[in-house]
Amino acid sequence: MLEAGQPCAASYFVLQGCLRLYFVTEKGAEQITRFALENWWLADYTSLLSQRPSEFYIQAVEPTTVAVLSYPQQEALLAQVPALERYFRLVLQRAAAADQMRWVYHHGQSLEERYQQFSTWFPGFVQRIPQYMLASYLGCTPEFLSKVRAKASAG
Amino acid sequence: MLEAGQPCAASYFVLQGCLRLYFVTEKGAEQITRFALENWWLADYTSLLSQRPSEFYIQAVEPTTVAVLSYPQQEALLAQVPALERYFRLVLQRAAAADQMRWVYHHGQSLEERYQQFSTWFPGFVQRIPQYMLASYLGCTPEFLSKVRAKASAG
DNA sequence: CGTATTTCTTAACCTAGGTTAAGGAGAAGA
DNA sequence: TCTTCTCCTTAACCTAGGTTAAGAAATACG
Repeated sequence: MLEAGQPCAASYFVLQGCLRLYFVTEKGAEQITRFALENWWLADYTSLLSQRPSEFYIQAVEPTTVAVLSYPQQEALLAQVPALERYFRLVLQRAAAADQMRWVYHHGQSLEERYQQFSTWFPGFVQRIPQYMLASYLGCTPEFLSKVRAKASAG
Repeated sequence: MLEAGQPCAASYFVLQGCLRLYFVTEKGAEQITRFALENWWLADYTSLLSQRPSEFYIQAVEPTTVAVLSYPQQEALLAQVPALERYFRLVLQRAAAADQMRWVYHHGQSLEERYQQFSTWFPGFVQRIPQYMLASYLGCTPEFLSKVRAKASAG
């Protein structure tokens, strides 16, 4: 859907399924920065705005239906229907809020706490994705997540 | 300007000076999530939108002049001048882009690399703030930053 | 100026999480 | 049913960065 090295062509709106946005570190590890579930928008805004090569990959985690809105299409749409500016502003405002809280959870808690919280808040989602993706999203290796889970279910 | 525990009353636009947005971890450490320099907006969007108590603090790092736009004022302004929806959308789009890249730099590089990059890109800013704030922003202790700097200037 | 307070550095020791490696377990296909 | 892949787990050992503590250097202040 998007490969690092190419410019990000569009914003994606998930109708059904799940996308992941990730990048690859110098050491070759995949770092998932965000998932997009139903009714969320996903894009690499840096690349979308500049049309320079992206650092990110976007891939489906499961069979997924998306609406694709290219940046020129978006501009044209907004020129025709200025009322949508408000809609996109509100979408971005909510995304900004979510990003700020993500930073708090990620940098304010240990991995164990992050895992506990995430699996309490999104029990269904934890079932829905492979564990190595959850590890990548939470910011650890699959091995370490496995240890945390073993500890959590023991006591 | 904003204290954790109170709702975030407004967005702040920095006319001159520098603000910092930070939160306090369970262990009592301050974590700076963002600085706002001249011409940047700063707010806790989670709290601004919900009017629930904030997790964040906003403080001036140096003598600073800001424009204050409360959320009701913003709504009123946008109702009067709908063309400004576009302006705020673009501001948020740029902020989203910056946040995504921040995640890449923060989680894709070691602390040493992060420090090198930051001081190459923003040499003036590194002079402008105390080092314990830079450490907090880069995500380490002042002690460790000190070690990295010693190493960097040696070889 | 000199004193006080805040910031920065150094160094010894410690811990959360990473790495490597090997084996187990479920699904998918022949 | 046997094989093959992909995923998950366990365990031994390792490292980036944290903690504690103490002094050095700035900076502010009387």
